[in-house]
Amino acid sequence: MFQLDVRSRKPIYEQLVDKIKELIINRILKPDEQLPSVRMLSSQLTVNPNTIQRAYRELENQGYIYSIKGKGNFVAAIELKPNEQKLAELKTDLKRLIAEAIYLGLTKDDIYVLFHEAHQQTKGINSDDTGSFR
Amino acid sequence: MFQLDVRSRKPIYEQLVDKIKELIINRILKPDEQLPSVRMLSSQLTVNPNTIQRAYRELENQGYIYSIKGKGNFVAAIELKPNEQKLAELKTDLKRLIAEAIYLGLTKDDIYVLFHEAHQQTKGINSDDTGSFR
Amino acid sequence: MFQLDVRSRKPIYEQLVDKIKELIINRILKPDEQLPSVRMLSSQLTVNPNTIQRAYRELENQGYIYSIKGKGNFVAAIELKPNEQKLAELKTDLKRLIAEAIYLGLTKDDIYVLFHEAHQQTKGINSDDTGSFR
Amino acid sequence: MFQLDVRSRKPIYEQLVDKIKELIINRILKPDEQLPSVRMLSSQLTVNPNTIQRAYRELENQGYIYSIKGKGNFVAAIELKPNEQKLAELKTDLKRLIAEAIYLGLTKDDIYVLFHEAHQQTKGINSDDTGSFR
DNA sequence: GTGGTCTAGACCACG
DNA sequence: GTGGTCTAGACCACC
Repeated sequence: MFQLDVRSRKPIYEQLVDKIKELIINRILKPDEQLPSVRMLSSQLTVNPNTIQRAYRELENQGYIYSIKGKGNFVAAIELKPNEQKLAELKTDLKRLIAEAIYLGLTKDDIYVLFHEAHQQTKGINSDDTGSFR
Repeated sequence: MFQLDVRSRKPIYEQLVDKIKELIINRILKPDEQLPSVRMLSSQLTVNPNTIQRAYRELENQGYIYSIKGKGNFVAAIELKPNEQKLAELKTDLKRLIAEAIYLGLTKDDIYVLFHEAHQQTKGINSDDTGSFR
Repeated sequence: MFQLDVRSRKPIYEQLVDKIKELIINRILKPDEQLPSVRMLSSQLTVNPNTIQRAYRELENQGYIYSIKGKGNFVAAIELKPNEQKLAELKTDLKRLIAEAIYLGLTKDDIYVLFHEAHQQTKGINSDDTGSFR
Repeated sequence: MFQLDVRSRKPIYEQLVDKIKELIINRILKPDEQLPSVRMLSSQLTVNPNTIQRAYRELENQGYIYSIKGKGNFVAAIELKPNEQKLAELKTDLKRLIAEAIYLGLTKDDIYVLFHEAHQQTKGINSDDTGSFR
């Protein structure tokens, strides 16, 4: 299911968070769908259950999944009122990254392509946004 | 010169790397300009000299500065042929971040603004890109 | 009758306990009134009968309901001499919560409103307290 | 320093969070003051370092402390713009608790005393709130 | 020295 | 069987 790099500087639980977040954002995991149980993922990835648990907990804190004791972990529905604070943080990060990329040769066409691809991936969540980019 | 946030979860040396990188990208520090010495920065920022040293070493590894023993650290000239591999990596990161931001409500106008702002900052390094974004 | 949130981190049986307790406190369920049977509630809420049973047992332990074998569960009469110990515990909790809320910006007007609303809900059980709060 | 109840239903790390939060709210621990190190608290309380770590992490997530790798954990300054969402949640909890307390005999004088005491503890954070309660 | 991550394995609470 | 908590002890990153 996933590919983890245990030698990476990035903690395993963070890698997990990112991978699962991606699956949720790209609608591969759908709202209210059940995630693999802590123990199952643990044995599949040969990673300690605690590490999986921690990743799930982080995802819950960030609002991407919810967990029911004795039942399992499930994908959360999208919030209709998106978190403004989080979005603002993301924008700051994006700007920094874009500036660095421009320095390395990124063009406006590149960013157009990236946005378009990302938008396709998310399967048009924001319907008012399906128009042409330009 | 800089403003460091000791409370941030991001290591101080990484903050330094990012800040200096930004100054270089935005042409505030120009090619072959000398950077402040480790000791000076260390006392100015009340930061351990080791931490400064580490930041400079990291910047050197990434190709943003070069150091001359006994003289100091200097801003590297822009590579006209930017590292394609790095740009590719950046694009991957960007795409991931953009997808997440769209999930949280980012619109095409938002990304337009971000690109525009970032482009202004870099002071039109890439002349083929000074036209209007739209 | 109730609205349960299966996604909540609070166990379902506890949610049930709180809801029913609220109905009793607010006199919607009157003393000696019969509660819905375990089976009925179970099928209505599509919740495991064990869970309902557990909630009722908990309510009985706390003195809010009593059960008669073969007949059902019933709302207990109000104790005119309320449990002083419980009240003392509640006060401790309240004080802690109020302090935290003040730290986050709670004003005396806020607490006035809260008390007033809570008082309205209880429909003036304690007659010496029906006057204006201020 | 603290007294923990290992037999309690409430997790140890949560007990720790509550205790430390209380010390911060009541200004016994002052902003930027260093908390005992994970290892020290761990041995003092004969609790596993991981459990302490988890409590500190939770406090950081809630904004009560901040941690610097290699340095320690420190009390965070109060946010000038308090978290409205958190306050709203607290109010809901408060209302429920107050209603229950009224049911058990709480009077408006009682709540007055509680608010007053809590306000004293917090050492008058909100200066516009030092007037008489009534 | 400090915090941060991870494993191995245990026990409890919940449904 | 599920998630949640905890211990024992290890290793790494940072300053």
